[in-house]
Amino acid sequence: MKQISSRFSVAVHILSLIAVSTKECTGDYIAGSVNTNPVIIRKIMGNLKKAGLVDVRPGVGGASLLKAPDEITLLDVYRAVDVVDEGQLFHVHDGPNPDCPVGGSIEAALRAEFAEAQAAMERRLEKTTLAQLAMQFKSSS
Amino acid sequence: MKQISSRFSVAVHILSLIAVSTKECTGDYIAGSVNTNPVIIRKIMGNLKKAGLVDVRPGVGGASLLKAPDEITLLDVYRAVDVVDEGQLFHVHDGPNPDCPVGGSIEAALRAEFAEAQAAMERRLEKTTLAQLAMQFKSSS
DNA sequence: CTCCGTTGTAACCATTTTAGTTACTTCCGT
DNA sequence: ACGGAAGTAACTAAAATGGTTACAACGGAG
Repeated sequence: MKQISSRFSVAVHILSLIAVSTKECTGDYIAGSVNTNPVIIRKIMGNLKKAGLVDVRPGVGGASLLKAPDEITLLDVYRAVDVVDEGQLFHVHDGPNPDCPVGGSIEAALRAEFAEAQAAMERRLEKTTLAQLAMQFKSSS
Repeated sequence: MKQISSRFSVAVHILSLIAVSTKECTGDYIAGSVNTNPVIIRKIMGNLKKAGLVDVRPGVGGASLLKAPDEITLLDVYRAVDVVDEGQLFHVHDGPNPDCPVGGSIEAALRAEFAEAQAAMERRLEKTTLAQLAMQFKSSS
């Protein structure tokens, strides 16, 4: 039973670290906190950069946020790391028999339902900002 | 980028077929409508049976519903086929560095957020019944 | 201007999961 | 008892993930 890639949670970790930490946030430093390989971090940083969430340049160490922590939602991160395609969280079996009353029309009906369920989840992600998460880290450190 | 198993959509297909069809619903007949292997159908039927949604016995052909179509929600099916573990839709990376302000507390915070997002999706699935879907098939056939 | 640390990528591997398939056993009504 | 149907184990092929090594490209400090 498969799960949504941990790229998402790692990305949130990265952004939180940049938001909270006073040190220089190099890929290797972040990798140490996340406990993974630096290349994994670089790949995800690439996603975050492409989405305009962070500034990171080759050669120079230390990433920084491009938006205020209270303007970055979990949905922004989720979209940035591209862990779930638009409307494709659920896999609808394809090629049902069109000669069958059910087979002919179930696909469209299911896609509509599933898209709504997925949208409900994404709306919930949109409600939480990086700032809200970061608050919890600071107070407990 | 991985999706939720098509077992879910196939299961909905199966139940819809049983609800709508007047014929005997044998595994092979269903497999023809879904366009897959009969064994796949049998496995999923096993899940549905375990969940108390359908009656199917070895030896005798033809499955039947154990609950009214308007009392079976998509959430019931989703749980029956066990495509997503309880609160585990998202994969939270494990083993973050506890000596880091973020690493120490991000795991719990993320799990809470993700559990809520997942719950939002599941609540949406709960709102649609098999009867609502079946209506669409009948009218278009 | 030349190092050296850092980022950007490509290539590759091990593991896990899924869907599908074959084969065989168990069950039941005719 | 026979035949059709469900139950199940075992295996395969394909895809995705996380991880790893290796190397090129970049930029600031000396």
